[in-house]
Amino acid sequence: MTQKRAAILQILRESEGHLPADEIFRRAKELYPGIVLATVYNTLHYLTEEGHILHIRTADGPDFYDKTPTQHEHAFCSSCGRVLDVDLGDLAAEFTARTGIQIDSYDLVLHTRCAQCKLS
Amino acid sequence: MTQKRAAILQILRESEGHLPADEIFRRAKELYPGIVLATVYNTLHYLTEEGHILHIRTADGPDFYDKTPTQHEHAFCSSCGRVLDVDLGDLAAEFTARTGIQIDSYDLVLHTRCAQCKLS
DNA sequence: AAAATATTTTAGAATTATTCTAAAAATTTT
DNA sequence: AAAATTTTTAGAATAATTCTAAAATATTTT
Repeated sequence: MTQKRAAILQILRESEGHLPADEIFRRAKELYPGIVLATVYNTLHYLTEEGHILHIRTADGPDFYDKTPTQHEHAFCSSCGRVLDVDLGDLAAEFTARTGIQIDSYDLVLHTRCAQCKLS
Repeated sequence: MTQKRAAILQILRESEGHLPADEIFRRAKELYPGIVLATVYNTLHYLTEEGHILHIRTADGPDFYDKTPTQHEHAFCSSCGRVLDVDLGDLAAEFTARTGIQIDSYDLVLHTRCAQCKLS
């Protein structure tokens, strides 16, 4: 793994956990001012491929990248945009049973109003 | 509802059920050769707003529009791209119970291998 | 270590789907 | 029919990502 790739992985690991490509790019430029967005995307693909991170596609906003590479779901706060990790296990078997068709995998994004936003 | 809007609704209703904007546009041009893509988008927003159709956003491909305006899920065939309607009911309460956080809504897209593709 | 080969990074254009803006056309209301 | 409102057009703008080809860097072979 090259220096730049390791640095990008490090940025994600030191983050809150979920970052979109443009924010990773912003942070990477602090270390490598000449770095280019294509390198960030290329690296994120590589890190996903290698299983170091998770690539999460969202239906509206941009994709984001998750430092936790094991299966889990995400709940977006509709007020502040914060992303929470939640564990629902693997629901494929359950969906298969309930629908009667073979569900191999699925994309699930949850919407919530996070604890902090509920206070205000 | 204007002629063009009614025609676009009709196109969807006479379709297999799920169409992306560009395909709707292609079909609309058969009736209104001068029609413009912006009109199609504008109309699809209007029809969604009015509850005549459903607007489905997907994480990778383009959005598509569904002639059935009541809540249901979609299973994409990973081989042929076909979209199947499936009914899982409303899972929000169940997700809330299982995760311990208030889930207000969710986006769920299923991946399957459809009956036809399984044959080959 | 030099040469050859492979990989990574850069620079910037291209792509895709969608939205936006302002003017023109059509429709509805007065 | 004139005025007001809504819809449609035309085309530019946007946003996120991918693509391409060259340059730079790293690795392997000689």
